[in-house]
Amino acid sequence: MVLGVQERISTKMTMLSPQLQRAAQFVSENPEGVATRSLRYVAKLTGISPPTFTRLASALGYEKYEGLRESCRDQIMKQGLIFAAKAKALQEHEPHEEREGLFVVRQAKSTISNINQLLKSVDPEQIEVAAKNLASARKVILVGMMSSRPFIEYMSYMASMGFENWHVLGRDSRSDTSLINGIGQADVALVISKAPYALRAIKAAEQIQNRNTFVIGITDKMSSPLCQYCDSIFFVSTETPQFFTSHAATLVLIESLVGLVVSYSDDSVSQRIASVEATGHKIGDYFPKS
Amino acid sequence: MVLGVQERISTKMTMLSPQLQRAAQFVSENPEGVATRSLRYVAKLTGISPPTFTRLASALGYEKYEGLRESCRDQIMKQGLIFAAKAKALQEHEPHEEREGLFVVRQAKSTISNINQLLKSVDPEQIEVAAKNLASARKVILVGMMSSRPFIEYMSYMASMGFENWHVLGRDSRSDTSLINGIGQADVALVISKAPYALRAIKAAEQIQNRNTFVIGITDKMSSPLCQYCDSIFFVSTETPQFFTSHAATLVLIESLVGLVVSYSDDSVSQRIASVEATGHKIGDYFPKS
DNA sequence: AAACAACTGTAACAATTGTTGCAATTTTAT
DNA sequence: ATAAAATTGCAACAATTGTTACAGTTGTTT
Repeated sequence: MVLGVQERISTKMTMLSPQLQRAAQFVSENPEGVATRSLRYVAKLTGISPPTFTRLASALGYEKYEGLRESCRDQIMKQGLIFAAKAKALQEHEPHEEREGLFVVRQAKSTISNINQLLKSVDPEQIEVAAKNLASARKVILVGMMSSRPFIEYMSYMASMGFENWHVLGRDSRSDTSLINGIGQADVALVISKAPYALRAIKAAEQIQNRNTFVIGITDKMSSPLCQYCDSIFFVSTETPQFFTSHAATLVLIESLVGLVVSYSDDSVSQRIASVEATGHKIGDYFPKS
Repeated sequence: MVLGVQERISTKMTMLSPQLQRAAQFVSENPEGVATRSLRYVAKLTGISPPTFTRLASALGYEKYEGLRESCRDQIMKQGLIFAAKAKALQEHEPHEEREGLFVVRQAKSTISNINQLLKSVDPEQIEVAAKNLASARKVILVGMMSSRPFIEYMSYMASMGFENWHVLGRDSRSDTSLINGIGQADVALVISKAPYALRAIKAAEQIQNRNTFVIGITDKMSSPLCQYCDSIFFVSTETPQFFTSHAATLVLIESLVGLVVSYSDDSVSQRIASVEATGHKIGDYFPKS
């Protein structure tokens, strides 16, 4: 078995010379620094001479300094994998052997992995910022065509329970022009587009951004044409074992966003949501409670 | 404000040359590699020439390649911190600590658990039977109101690429009556309804079943009023830590069903799907390929 | 068809890297 | 107290790094 940096340092720390100990301590506390910057850089940073680090490497049993650095790389990579392992554990919660090759199971598995990828890549702060923007916007314009359309509609439906300033683009062309003409800096747009990218969605994003409106994008690849017109962009993977792509990860992102927006709004919103449902009951939209 | 690597890449990706795009994609997918290894190393690894990476750096607005690398360092440092928080949030899988952890993570967690529950509770044979029914039906009627509506539309969109006999109920009341009047034993209906149950969806299910049409239902609880009018019913959980319910598990079921239906159909369907996209390109629905 | 611009890899480059010999210094043993 | 051993930094080194000029190639425009 190959030893990690931390193990090597901790076992040999006491037999090291004073200066080597200082260096070792730094390495143990800043493995990312060692992995990412040059020897001379950390030498200057710590005030320890460059050769000391070379000597530390050999004192810890590495052939060259590069070996120590490789160990540091491993360590920071492993840190990242802790999460992946947790996610895997959740995934293999336990569908039985017999179900292994089933269609639904495969679909579910890829969906879960898509969601995990979303978790890995997404910056929580970015989501919060986006949600705050949506919450404080004068108007919110939702854009999505083709396969993305239903998810825009879903978002609109959820939002309609709490807000009245969320609009969907593309319901009819007459209101669209007035909608786009009426927007400005105070507004925010949210655009969803996945490959193959609907031209109208991309064009709409372009026009909206040209009016200095903040554009939030949700897409599937870096190479997406949507990227260039967005002030804030989220990537969700859509891989599936089958012919169609999956929008499940998108759904998670959307539900999180709307949930956050509601939480950033004042209590009147929650009350409004409650009253919307009550109204629905009165006019007979909903089935009487049992 | 200083832009991160991902932002820079996503905004400029489309204006980059093919080779620069390849390099950009690698950087965006392996920021740790860029941060920890040398330029020549990643060049050899990717098979892209060293100067391309230097050029990528300046194309992204960095003065030198080191600037790009610095950005990558920042990203993995930040992600590392985020990761730690995410891992922590996932570890606390106790319900009474619901308030802790990031919003997205909680949402994702409950979504994954909903999907797992779907896997546990669902009968694979039942799905197959349902899919076979849908595949062999003369007409398929899709029913869903309120929050379920977008998912019916999504299903309709997916199906429209391969079939022409799938219809959505409730687009306008005139065609609805003729649609319901025209159905019979050879047809199949699929109804989605979650609490609070839309009266119109339930009534529609009732009417359809009265005409001896096979009804497939997707709902959230055993006590759902939809159950009594269905010949085949699926249960999906919609629990979330937040105010709204989640439809992610429903989406997995839907995507599986449609996928299965396509797989049960003959090859002409796949060809049709391909040709639908080709047509879309010709009439300019989609963004030209890069 | 010719001229043009844009793209990309090769090769030479200057700068920077990690390493090592050596001398100054400190510590330890006698 | 003195010699031996160990520690440490300086400076020169070879290797490797990132960069750039140049040339071959491509695709576009006129």
